[in-house]
Amino acid sequence: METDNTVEMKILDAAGKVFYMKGKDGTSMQDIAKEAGITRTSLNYYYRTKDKLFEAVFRHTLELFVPKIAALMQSSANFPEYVDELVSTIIDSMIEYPQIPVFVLQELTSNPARVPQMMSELGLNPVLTMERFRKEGALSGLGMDPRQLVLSLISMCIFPFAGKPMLVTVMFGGDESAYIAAMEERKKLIPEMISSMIKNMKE
Amino acid sequence: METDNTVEMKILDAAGKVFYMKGKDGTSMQDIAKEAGITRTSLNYYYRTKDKLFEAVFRHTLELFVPKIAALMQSSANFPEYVDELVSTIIDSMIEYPQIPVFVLQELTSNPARVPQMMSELGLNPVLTMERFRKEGALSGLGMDPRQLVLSLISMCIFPFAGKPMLVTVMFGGDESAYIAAMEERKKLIPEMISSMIKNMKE
DNA sequence: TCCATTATTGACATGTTTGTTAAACTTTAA
DNA sequence: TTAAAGTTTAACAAACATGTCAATAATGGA
Repeated sequence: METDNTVEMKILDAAGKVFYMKGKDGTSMQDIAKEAGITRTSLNYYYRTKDKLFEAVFRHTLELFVPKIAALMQSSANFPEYVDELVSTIIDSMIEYPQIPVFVLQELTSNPARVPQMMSELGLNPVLTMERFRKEGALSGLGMDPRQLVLSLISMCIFPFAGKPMLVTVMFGGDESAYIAAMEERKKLIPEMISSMIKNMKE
Repeated sequence: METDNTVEMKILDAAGKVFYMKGKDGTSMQDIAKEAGITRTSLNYYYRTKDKLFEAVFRHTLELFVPKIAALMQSSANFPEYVDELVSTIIDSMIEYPQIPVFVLQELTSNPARVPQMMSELGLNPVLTMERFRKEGALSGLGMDPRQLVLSLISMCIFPFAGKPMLVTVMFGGDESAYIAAMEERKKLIPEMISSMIKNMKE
């Protein structure tokens, strides 16, 4: 395995898929081994316990998008630009890896401390971001706690993916491509909605 | 058990608590029996299988708030009033029963069809609600698909509860009562935000 | 009181999951 | 070529979960 780690990758992919569909506890090592096309004993050779495997998969999942978001903090110049990029990055990530929200929320309940800790390990610091913009005056005179605004932004971006199976059914008549189109549309809409809120709620 | 069903209640409460904390698959019948203070065999007497018990708990959970929301459809007169009541009802329910969102999202992944079906059994029909207001002209001239608005509203109400453990840590410095206060505040804020969006995004 | 229904219990059979071990096989690089 | 490291495998033991059964106990109405 020196130069190439294709087996590890195959395992992480397979485990991610199965964990996502059946949940951590609903998944057996056998399920994962089968999905990866190896024996369970072999799987145990690479990851001695299920817990270690889950931890690796979880970290791997966060790495798919947390660094992208952390990077925005340096790149973007002003508040509207930042919002635009943040929203697009989040939504694109969710469209590409729809398993992320459920994965994170699931782990959040059984292990509340790990998610924030891992995010900070990956370079994300939401409080710092907010501080930066507060100091630049982007939110000055806003008639509400800026956290409420950020919370609303994140909610509008992520919840539609967490609840995807239900939303496709009850709001889009089972038409998945209509759902995806709506999510694409939200990349433009959410920044507009946020900007409306700011305009209308200054003092 | 003729007249009184205190044991069933004790079981439903205990099961709800344990299912919420450890998830459906992470929970054993033994865990639930212990939490309810009865033997596992006795638990099996009331609910022959774990699946049946989970189904009962899930229905019981939805009954805590879906009927309240369904009832609003008849009661409220105009759109702003409806939004006010809807937001307050959702947020109050979530504060009282914080396990609801995770519970529902969890079930949604493993059993996508059941949630919408059960909601409709309990009298909730989101499409009808939207139709009603569209016909009343409350959203006429809105520069976007009304579903995007409704989706944003629901997201802003529910997501902060789904992600509670993380938000308390990263946004409220671990202070749970500050978090709750912020959620109370949102009962007033969200309708204002929605109204801002409508004002600013007409054509 | 006594019978029938309802409730509780311990013991059981069955199947699943987990992590380990020791042996066999493969690769690599000296 | 050979030895060391890396990889795969079948078989094993231990723990746990599930659902059932027959026996026992409690309850409540005739």
